[in-house]
Amino acid sequence: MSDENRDIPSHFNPFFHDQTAGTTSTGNSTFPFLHGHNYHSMYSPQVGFDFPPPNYMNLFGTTHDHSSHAAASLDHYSAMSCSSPEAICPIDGGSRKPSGGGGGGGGVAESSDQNPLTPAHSSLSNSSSSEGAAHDQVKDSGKSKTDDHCEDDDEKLNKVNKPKKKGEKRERQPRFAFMTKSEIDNLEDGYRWRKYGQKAVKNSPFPRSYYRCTSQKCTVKKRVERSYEDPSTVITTYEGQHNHHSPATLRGNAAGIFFPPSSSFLQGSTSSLGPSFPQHLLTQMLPVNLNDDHHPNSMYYHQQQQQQQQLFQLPDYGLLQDIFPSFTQKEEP
DNA sequence: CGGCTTTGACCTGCGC
DNA sequence: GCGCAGGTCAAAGCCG
Repeated sequence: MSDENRDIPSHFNPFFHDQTAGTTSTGNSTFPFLHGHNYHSMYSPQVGFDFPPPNYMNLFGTTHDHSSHAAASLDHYSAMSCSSPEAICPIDGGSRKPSGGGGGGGGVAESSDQNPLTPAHSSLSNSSSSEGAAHDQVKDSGKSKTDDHCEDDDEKLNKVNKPKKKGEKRERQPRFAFMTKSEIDNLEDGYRWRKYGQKAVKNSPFPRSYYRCTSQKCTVKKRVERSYEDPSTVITTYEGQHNHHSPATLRGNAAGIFFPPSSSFLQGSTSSLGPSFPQHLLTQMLPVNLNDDHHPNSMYYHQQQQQQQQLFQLPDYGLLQDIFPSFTQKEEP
């Protein structure tokens, strides 16, 4: 299995987990995405969320049963609209290679080598982030294009080719990915998304869709793809933080609880591993024998993965909470 | 008519 | 340098 997994292209393994995180486990998080039994009391089904927790997958599709404390909630969720996060993990989109495999992870360049939190905070705290800049560039590009219809193809090419300076790289914002068992690709999360692209994914019969938050000045993106190993599993990757309330919230919907504006982000808080550190989540997300170097979640394995892909970093759970402020910890009885 | 999706072209970055 | 693959753009079309 491990050998198989090692061959899995990185883009099918959006989750990364490090032993440092995986070895800590106390308390019980109330992360709505993962703990349906908690989320149930927090979120209204009408929001459209459905994130039953009992079974989650690691990044390689292995289902782990946490029915001991959550199985009962499955039935609840089966009546709900869409999917269930099988796992969630922050992905550092910033400082490492783009999703590796053979490809280049696309036109997205790496960010600095800083803590993934740092660029994210700074970039969000002022709208001149590189991501925002990229966004502006896109707008500018589009604008100038419409303004100058009669430009020749060379000009067109220049516009498509972003006018960024040599050596200037676009920053990636922190990313979170989770797997959901769902027939629906695009999960309802309370925000409005505009699809801006779709690509065939190597080694997968399922295309990957690219969405962008429709809110102005909001640079949050998400990628949705279906696992080639388990077609019933949808891999959703969020990139960036919303700088606005969800439309659903404004309508009195509870969806905003899931993705409220990242206030601490905007304030530049580092909010590292504090009391709210959802350590239970760590084990929820990434159980496994970390000493088993044949296991995808093992130390050895991830060392290899990191070497190979340099994509996923230690999950920063302060960041997690920044992105999902409703992400809290509660003590285990 | 505005907002959204579709889709082909193009860009970037990486490995060989 | 070339080819590949991921990511993005933007025109065209669809839909309410």
